[in-house]
Amino acid sequence: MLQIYNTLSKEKAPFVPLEEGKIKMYVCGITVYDLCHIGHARVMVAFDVITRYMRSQGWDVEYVRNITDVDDKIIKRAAENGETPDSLTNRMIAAMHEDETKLSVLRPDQEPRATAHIDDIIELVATLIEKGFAYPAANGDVYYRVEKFADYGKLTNKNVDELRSGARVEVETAKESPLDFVLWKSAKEGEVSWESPWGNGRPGWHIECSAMSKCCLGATFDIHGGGPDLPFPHHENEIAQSEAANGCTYVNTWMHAGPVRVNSEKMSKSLGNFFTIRDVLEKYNAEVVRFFLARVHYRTYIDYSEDTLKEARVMLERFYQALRGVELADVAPENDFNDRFNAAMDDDFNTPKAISVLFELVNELNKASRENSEQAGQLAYQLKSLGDILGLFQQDPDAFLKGEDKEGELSSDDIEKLIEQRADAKKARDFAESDRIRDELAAQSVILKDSREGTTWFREA
RNA sequence: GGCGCGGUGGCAGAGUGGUCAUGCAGCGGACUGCAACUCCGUGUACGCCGGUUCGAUUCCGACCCGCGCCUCCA
Repeated sequence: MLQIYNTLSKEKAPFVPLEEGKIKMYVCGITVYDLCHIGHARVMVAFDVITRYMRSQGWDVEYVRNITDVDDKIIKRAAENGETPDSLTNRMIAAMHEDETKLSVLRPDQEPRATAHIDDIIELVATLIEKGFAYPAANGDVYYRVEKFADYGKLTNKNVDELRSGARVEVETAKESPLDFVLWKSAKEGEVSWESPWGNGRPGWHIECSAMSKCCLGATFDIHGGGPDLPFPHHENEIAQSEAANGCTYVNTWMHAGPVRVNSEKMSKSLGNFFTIRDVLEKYNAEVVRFFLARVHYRTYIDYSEDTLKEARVMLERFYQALRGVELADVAPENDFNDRFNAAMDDDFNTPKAISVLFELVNELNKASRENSEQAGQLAYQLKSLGDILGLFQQDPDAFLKGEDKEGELSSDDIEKLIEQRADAKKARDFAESDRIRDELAAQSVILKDSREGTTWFREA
């Protein structure tokens, strides 16, 4: 039985969907004012693995991940670039999709854009005003009346009194209380805006998710996910908005991915240790990056460094070495690997444990390969099938291990030629020459492996 | 200050009230012309101090240390 850790209850609990066999999941997506970074990648991969696993168990998953395409940062960046917000966001969305594809992240079933749901947002704001949970202020903004919502703070254990006393003194005086947050922002001269009962403006960040999730999944749904810094205030505010407006539970299970650190420090622009997915993919194979993200439990922090990426590469090599040269069967053998893999995943998507089961499978596979057992093909098939649930091991092993030819490095053709020369030297028992060639290749990170069938090679991390 | 998370062998990283995580690295062996790949073997690990227990790394309490959120941020 699948157990999931719920940020709301702070404990793992058996997962029971609202509707049998069907899972409705909403994950907070990206504000598309810039390229996605490695922290975004973590959330994408985490919920991709979660979705893949649930589907593999026969659940019908409706996965919605929004795109925030109106916001202060977008307006500012577009102005700096001398382009329209639309032009900026469309470019960034395209870039995001490219990054995801490289990381083998499956596209969500729906990717609602905030700007396509302005009517839903206005309707929701109107409902909140009607019910007394929101008010239009003198400056043209509409605010949420936080102290009116009795459950405010239940997700992150915040206490309204403490929040109030800890609140910064704001210059903004249109609010009734410093805790109130904006639902609708009146437009400044020349900004993108939409007409509303409260004048021209645009939606606040939090209300977008309440409106889009309701539109795509209904007033109550099973899982709401997001990054590590979203519980407060974003998700707390979503709960306040949706539960006040709809009069029912918003979300049953809240899931939050852990943070990415860089060399043990928080990743941030001010520290200058910010990596976009593109930066990372220039240095590392995309599947290595995915493996790096999947090999740690989704809720714990993960450290991005040369060492941790290199280690991911070495681990992944072991899988592909095992798969290399084995002819896949079309059926898995009788063993308990599937059950153990699923048991690990059922325990709050414990991918590190699931991967450890896969390493045990690799050991069996390697033994079977050595013995030329027909089990090898079946084990390889099983490994690839289970790997698919994690979005791993689907490349051609030979292609993965050889890597791509890069400028300034030996090409595959050069390598094959040197291997032929070495074979001739070996035939002539000129081991000095054959070792010289092997050393020459090793100096370029090309490692040779001799076997009865001939010599294969791979590029070392 | 409030809320939350964590401290596991050289490193990464799961987990458990009493036999094994797993991977990398190391060491010994097999294979090999020598290697690599692979296989076999190999590690007195669980922050500190108390308590509960026949027995605690695992439960409870205190303490020390680290981290995240409390402001836009995945």
